[in-house]
Amino acid sequence: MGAEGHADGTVGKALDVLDMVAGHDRPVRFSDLLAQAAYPKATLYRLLQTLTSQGMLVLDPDQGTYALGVRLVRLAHAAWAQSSLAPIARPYLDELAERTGETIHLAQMDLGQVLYVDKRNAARPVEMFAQAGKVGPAYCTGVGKAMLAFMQPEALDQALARQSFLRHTDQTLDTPQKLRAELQAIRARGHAFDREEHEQGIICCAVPILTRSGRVIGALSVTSTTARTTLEALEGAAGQTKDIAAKIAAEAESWRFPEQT
Amino acid sequence: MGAEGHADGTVGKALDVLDMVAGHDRPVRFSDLLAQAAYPKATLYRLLQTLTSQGMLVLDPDQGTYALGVRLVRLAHAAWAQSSLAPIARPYLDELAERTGETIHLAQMDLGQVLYVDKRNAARPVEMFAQAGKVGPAYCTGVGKAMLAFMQPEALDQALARQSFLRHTDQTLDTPQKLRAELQAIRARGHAFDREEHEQGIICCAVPILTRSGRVIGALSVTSTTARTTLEALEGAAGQTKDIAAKIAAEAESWRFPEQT
DNA sequence: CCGGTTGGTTCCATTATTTGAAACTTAGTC
DNA sequence: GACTAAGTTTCAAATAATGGAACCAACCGG
Repeated sequence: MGAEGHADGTVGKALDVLDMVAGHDRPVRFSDLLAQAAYPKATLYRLLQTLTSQGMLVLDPDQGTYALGVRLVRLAHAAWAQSSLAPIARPYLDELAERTGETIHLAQMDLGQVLYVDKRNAARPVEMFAQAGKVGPAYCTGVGKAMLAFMQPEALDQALARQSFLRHTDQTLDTPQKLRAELQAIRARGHAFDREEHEQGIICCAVPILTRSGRVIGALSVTSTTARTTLEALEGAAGQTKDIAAKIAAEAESWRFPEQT
Repeated sequence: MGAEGHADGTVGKALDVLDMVAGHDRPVRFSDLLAQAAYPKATLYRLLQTLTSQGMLVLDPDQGTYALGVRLVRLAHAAWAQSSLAPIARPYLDELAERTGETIHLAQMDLGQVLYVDKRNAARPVEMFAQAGKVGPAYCTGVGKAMLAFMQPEALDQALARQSFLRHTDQTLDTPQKLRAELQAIRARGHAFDREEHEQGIICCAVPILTRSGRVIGALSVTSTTARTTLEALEGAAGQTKDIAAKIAAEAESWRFPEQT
């Protein structure tokens, strides 16, 4: 992992460091970060100091390790409630999960990556934050392609530039060209398929969540396995998935309005 | 709210802006932020731009409003799992809730404020993220005082400087002097009480969660109402609460170790 | 007890970034 | 069509970030 890169300005670098700390799943020592980071010792040191004094990181003085700070948890609460579609979409996901009996994913685009913000698993009820927060590639997942297909040209270019195009399975679309062709088909069709492009045996049918003005704000997918069903069967649910997506979009838009100053 | 202030460097300012956006619970327009912020137009503008291009904020181009970005949600996921005591403490909270039959809070200190990271309510099982993320004052809550009492002098000074000392009820300790005296008693006793200092009728008994080296990493409280029980009765649970706190601390410490580079 | 490492912190002159008043664009309004 | 509000851009001055190198403190192995 690592290899961030796109850091404009000091803020960008600081956030980059933040991501780096977040990347490890345990508290990290200064030297670990130094080894991984592209910044010189003193710079990294001051960055860490700033972030720590800001409460974004916590320095464990006993061991000299850095971990993500509680301020992030607080921000997260707000982010969850405000930015993500999850709170709005929750009841609709429940509905869709019940109607299809399959696994449902709600995702949003995060700088070229797919961020799963909520999930329903036919069987066990969600454990919200454990499931959400996962990130995945855009170019080889149903939700990712559904979102890419409806992005603005410049945003799409940016996003494509961030794809690795690693070949996960035989079906993976492993070049921008193949992907662009597929995206066109998706735009025409209105929904995307995952033909075991990410994981062998896993298929899905995904639809974008679009505002009235046509902006993508997320995607919804119905996922299953080749053992259980077929793409054609999943496509049968595309209609109702689109309906649900439309409802979520509508609510998301009305939610953003009121603003009585 | 608002009135942040302590912003060293550009990064501090950027994070300040982030908090500002998080403070509103709906997407905010540029001008709203401008009115609230201490920064000149152009500066705020560029800060917002940076944060947006970094994915920490999202600009809704239809309406020109800013909202917290998904990158934050991703970071939050990591922060939750890594920094907060919540995942470690979960089973212990369950245990304590069951044994006491009262409401349990798990909190951590966030720059002088108390951040509730998890909660058990005898009746309904937790809805994790909805409950957590709430912040409260430190000077007039059980968990707050329990943590303050065991902080290092300098950290304590910093934290006290951030308290408002607003008088919420007749019992509220409304000066640093009164609070310092109380903190000494808490240190001696090993646990803190909330004698209806924050909300009328709400009482609690709280204990700090300390590392072996004596650093505070959080606090645990058993909360109830004057209608249901008394402080004395709650104090009866102090022993087992301390045991639980010790277990959480131990696990938190061992968790932070391994680090085979 | 000492010279050598490793891991972390601080200095400080140089450099690059941020700053913010003011000018400029839009897009509404009357 | 002038007037206003909201957002965006410019540019020289000011400030903050930079990073090489020096420094400090533990911790070795001898």
